[in-house]
Amino acid sequence: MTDVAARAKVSLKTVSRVVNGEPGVAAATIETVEKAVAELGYRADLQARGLRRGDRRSQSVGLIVSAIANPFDAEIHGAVEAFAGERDIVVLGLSSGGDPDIELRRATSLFERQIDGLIISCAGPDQQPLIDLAEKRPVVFIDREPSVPLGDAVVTDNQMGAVRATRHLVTAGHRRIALLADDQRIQTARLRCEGFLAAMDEFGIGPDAELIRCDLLNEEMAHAATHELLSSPNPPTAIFAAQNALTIGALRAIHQLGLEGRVGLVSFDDIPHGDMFPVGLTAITQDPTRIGQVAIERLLGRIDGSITTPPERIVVPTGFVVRGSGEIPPPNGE
Amino acid sequence: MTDVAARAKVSLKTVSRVVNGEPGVAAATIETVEKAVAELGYRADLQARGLRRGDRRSQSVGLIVSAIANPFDAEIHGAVEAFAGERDIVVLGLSSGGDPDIELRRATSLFERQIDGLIISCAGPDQQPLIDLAEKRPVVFIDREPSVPLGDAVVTDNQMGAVRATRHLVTAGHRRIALLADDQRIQTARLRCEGFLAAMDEFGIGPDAELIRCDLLNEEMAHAATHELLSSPNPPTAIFAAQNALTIGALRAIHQLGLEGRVGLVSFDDIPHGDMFPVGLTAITQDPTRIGQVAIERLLGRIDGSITTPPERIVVPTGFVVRGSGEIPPPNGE
DNA sequence: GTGAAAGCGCTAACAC
DNA sequence: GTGTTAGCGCTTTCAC
Repeated sequence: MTDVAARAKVSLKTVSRVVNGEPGVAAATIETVEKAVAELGYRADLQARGLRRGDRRSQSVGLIVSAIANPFDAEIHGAVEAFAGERDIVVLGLSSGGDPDIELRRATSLFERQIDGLIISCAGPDQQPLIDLAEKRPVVFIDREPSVPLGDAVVTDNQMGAVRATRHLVTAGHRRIALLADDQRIQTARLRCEGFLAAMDEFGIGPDAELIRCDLLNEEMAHAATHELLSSPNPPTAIFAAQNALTIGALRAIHQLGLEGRVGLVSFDDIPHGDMFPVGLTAITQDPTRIGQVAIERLLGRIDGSITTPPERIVVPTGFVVRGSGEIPPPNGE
Repeated sequence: MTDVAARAKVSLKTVSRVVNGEPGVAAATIETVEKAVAELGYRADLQARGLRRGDRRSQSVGLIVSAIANPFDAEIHGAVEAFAGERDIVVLGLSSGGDPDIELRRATSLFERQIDGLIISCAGPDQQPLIDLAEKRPVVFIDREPSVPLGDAVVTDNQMGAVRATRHLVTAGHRRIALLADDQRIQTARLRCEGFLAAMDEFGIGPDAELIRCDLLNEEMAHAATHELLSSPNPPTAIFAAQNALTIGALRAIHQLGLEGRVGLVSFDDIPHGDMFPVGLTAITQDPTRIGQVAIERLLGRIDGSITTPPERIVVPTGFVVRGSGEIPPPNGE
C-alpha cells in the first residue's frame, strides 16, 4: 500500500480511502490511485485491516460439525457458505468427530483466528467453556440445543418427526413396532425415542423392552439388532429406524433375510436415492439446507447487531416422503 | 497481552516468549506468566501474530471446489481438513459453482485473507490469473489439471477408468454400447470419452454416432437420452455412464421401461448404496479421500519448503466394484 | 535471562 | 479533499 501511495504520489490514507470506497476523494485522485493499484497488482491485506478496524471484524465465521464430509453436515456447510459468500464472508469449517475435547480445541483455534461468530453442532454436554472462548462473539447452536440458552439454537423437530413416523406405522395396522435408536447420550437420539414412545402411547400401546434397541452406534450394530429381532419367535411387524445409518443396517438385514416388502420400515432422515431400492424407503426428512441457512442468517444478524433479542430456539419442521416401505401392512392375523 | 505482562510484572516480550514456547526463559518466570495468562483468560491473536512474523504465515489454506456440499467435494474437504487439522491449520472451503468468474472472486477473497496456499478444482480454462493472485504461494490443482504446469496436479485416472469400464462391457459380450457423457468443455469428461473410444477401438468396434450422447448436463438429460436410446428400433445392449448423475438418469429410464437386469450398465463414479438397488451397480470408483490427502500433503510440503521439485502430475488410480449391472450379457442373437 | 524500541499493513482521529 | 500522527496485538532486533 505504501508502494501504491508512492507511485500515485498521494498519502497512505488517500490510498486507503480509495481502496475502501470512502467518500470525499476527488474523481481524478481516485483514478490515479486505481491506476497505481492496477500497475502494481496491489491486493488488500484483510488480516491487517481487521487488526486496526474499530470493530475488529475478520469477515469470517466458524462452523464446527461432527464430520464435515458426511452428507448432512456437508449440506449444512454448503448452505452456510452460500449465504455467507454473498456477503464476502468466508467459512472456516472444521470437524469435531463428535469428541468434546477436539471440539474445544478446534473452537479455540477458530477464535484465535478472530472469527466473528460460530455455528456449532455441539458434541460436549457443557457449552459454557465454548461461550467463554467466544468472548461475547455470537454462537448459534445447530442440530443439538444447549442445556442453558447460551445462544440461538436451530434444530430439527426430532420429537414430532418421530411421532409422525410412529403414527404412520400404527395407522398402517402395526402394533408390534421395533425401535432402532442411536447413542442415548445424544440429545436428538433421546428426543426421537421419546417421540416414538409418546406416539405409541397415544394408541394405548405400551413399551415393549424386547423391541426397543437403543445405543446402536453404527450400521453394523443396527444390522445385528434387526437380524436378531426379525429372526426371533415373535418378530416385530414393522421397524422405526431413528437415524439413517441405522436404516441402512436394517435394510441390509431385511435384504439378507429375504423379507423385502414384508416388514414395515420408516426411517428418520432420508438416505440418498431412497426411491430406487426394490421397496422405496418411506422416511421422515430433515432439511439441512434450511438449518444452515437459518443458522447463518441468525449469526450474521447477531454479528451486525440487527438482532438483539434474547437467544431463541428455532425449530425447523421435518418432511415426510412416502415411497412404500412404510405402507406395508402387517401379516394377516397379527 | 499487555495486560498479562502488567499482571505478571514482566515485559511484553517475555510474555510473547512464554506463549510461543521460546527457550531462554527462567522456569519461575514461565510459571508467573502462565498464571497470569490463566487468570486473565488470555487468548493469542493469530491474526496479529501473522502480521509481524517474518514468514507471514496464517496457518490457513484455501480449498475451492465446484460445490462443497456435494458428496465428492465434501469427501475431499473432509480429507484435507483432517490432515490440516493435525497441524492446527484451518481450511477455508468455498464453492465456485463451476463458474470461472466466481472462482476468481473467491480466490481473491482467500488470498486477501492471507492463506498460505490453495487447493482448487479449477473451473476456468485459464489458470494464469489464479497464479498471479497467489503471488508465489503454492497452488495444488485437483480433479482437473491445468493446461500449463503451474502447480502440482492430483487427478483421477479418468481415461484408464473409462477404458476399464468399456473393456468390462465388451468382455461381457456387448458390442452395441452407448456412451452417456458430460459437458465436453470439462476436461475430465473429454478424457472419459477418449477412454471409451480407445477401448472400443481395441476390439475393432468403431464409433457409432447413434450411441454416443455427449454434453449431457444433468440427470434429466441423461434420463431422456437413455429413454430414447432404449426405445429405438435398434437399441444398445449396454450403457457406459461416464458420470454419476448421468448414471442416476440412466437407472431411472431403465426402471421406467421395466428393463432392469436386461441392459448392461457400468458407471464412472459410484453412487451411495449402489449395492442396494434391485440390480447392484457395477462402477468405476474414484477415491476423493486419497485425492484430498495427497493434495494437502503436497501443498503443506510446498508451503514449508520440504518439496521444491518442479510441479508434478500425480495420478490417483480408480477402483472397480462389480455388483451385477455390468455383468448382464447381451440378449441372445446380438 | 530479560527488556526497550521499532515496525508488520492498515485505519481512526484529527488536523490542514 | 488530503495528509499526519498514532496505534491495533504481536514479533523482531538488539541492547543490557
